[in-house]
Amino acid sequence: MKNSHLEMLMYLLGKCGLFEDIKSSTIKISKDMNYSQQTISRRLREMENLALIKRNSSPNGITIRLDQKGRKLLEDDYAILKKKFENAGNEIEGIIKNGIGEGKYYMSLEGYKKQFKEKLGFSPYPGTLNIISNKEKASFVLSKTKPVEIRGFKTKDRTYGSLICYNAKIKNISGAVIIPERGTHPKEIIEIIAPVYLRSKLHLKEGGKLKVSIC
Amino acid sequence: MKNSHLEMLMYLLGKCGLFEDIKSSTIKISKDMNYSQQTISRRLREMENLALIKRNSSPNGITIRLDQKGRKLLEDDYAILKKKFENAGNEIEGIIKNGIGEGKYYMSLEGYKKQFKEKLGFSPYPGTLNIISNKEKASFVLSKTKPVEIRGFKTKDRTYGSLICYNAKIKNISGAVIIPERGTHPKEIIEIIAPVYLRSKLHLKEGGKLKVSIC
DNA sequence: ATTACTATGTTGCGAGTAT
DNA sequence: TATACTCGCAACATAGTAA
Repeated sequence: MKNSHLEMLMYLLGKCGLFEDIKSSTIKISKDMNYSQQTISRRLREMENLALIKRNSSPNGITIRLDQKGRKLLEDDYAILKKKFENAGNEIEGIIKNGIGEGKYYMSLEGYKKQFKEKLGFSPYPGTLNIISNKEKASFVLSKTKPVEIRGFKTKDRTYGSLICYNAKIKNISGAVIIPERGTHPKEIIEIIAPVYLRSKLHLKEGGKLKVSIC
Repeated sequence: MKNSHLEMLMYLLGKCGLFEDIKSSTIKISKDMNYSQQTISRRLREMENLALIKRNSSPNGITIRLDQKGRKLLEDDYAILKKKFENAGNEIEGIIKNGIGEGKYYMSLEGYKKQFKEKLGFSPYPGTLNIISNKEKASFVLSKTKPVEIRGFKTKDRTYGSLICYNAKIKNISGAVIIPERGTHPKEIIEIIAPVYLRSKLHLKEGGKLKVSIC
């Protein structure tokens, strides 16, 4: 099976199901999949020969359903995807980094403080813990969770933007990841807040690894 | 993207993960996937251009990891597969059929009766309810559950084979699906047993639909 | 309408090879 | 050893058409 047919199986699965048939036509499918009617016709015949699908064609359409091997193939792929996506889990891992978190500054602003207490359920220690993590993995993990929005505000001097927060556990301490809302996507440096001074409470030092569970 | 690349993405996902890199070579991959080294090289370069993967090649190998779009594509497919496979659920639906269930005969044999009580937790009413169902769907649903085996036995006259049972709920009644162990795979007709006479208890009649939950 | 055949055009595979 | 180029040819997709 050189030209994998997986694409077609996925299409069919989406249209019908694991066991039901789909009543369609090679023309309809060709439009959906962006191949010619002839190609769809031929491929379906090939797939029937390979026992990937069951097929019943007539001058007024075609009825298709998955066959044994087609289902097996999809199931195997599902198993791989499931394993990888589920294991990706809800943890962000990173290396502790000293230095200038922007968050530290925010922590002390009255305009945010009240919202922290209200929406996150705690008053943050005035400072942030910063970790350097895989930006893409962090985006992925965070995207699975509903964010808590801390609204921005204005003073006569300047405007303060919104903050996007995610409830998190650091070891056993409930805290949050905060991301200044500019482009929404987290940067490599992730800032963590908590009701206590994490660094001393958890005996953390620069360069050490830390896992944060988003919840 | 005509020639879908999905196959390669699945391969890479299996080898590395959603965010980690894989250190490999086009030759290794070509052996795994049954394409030539040249084809793998070319395809990886194409996929890099399409932002499906990130790639770093050098005279001593190639480092690959998934990129944004590649992950998205896999995630979308995962969503479809998940929906379909999870919804396939644990129910077998069928049409009630009168007539000669082989099971009815077994129910009254002493060699089985004791085991039913022991292993299924009830003494079956001496008779079976038969439904005609989608054989493949039934196989699939049953395959997800651990069967209970009722051992066969011998009398001086003949040998009685094993029975494969699956705990099941019929409406609110706890019963079981039983399958004589010949080829292991269920036939179109599925036999159901329960501690009570289901047909009268549930007011069932031939031709009606019935759902059985495997548990 | 359809499906699916035949003939033609195009893509993409892989052997050889340069780096 | 690698990767990645060129290029001949096989495999594939599509147009036209028959049933």
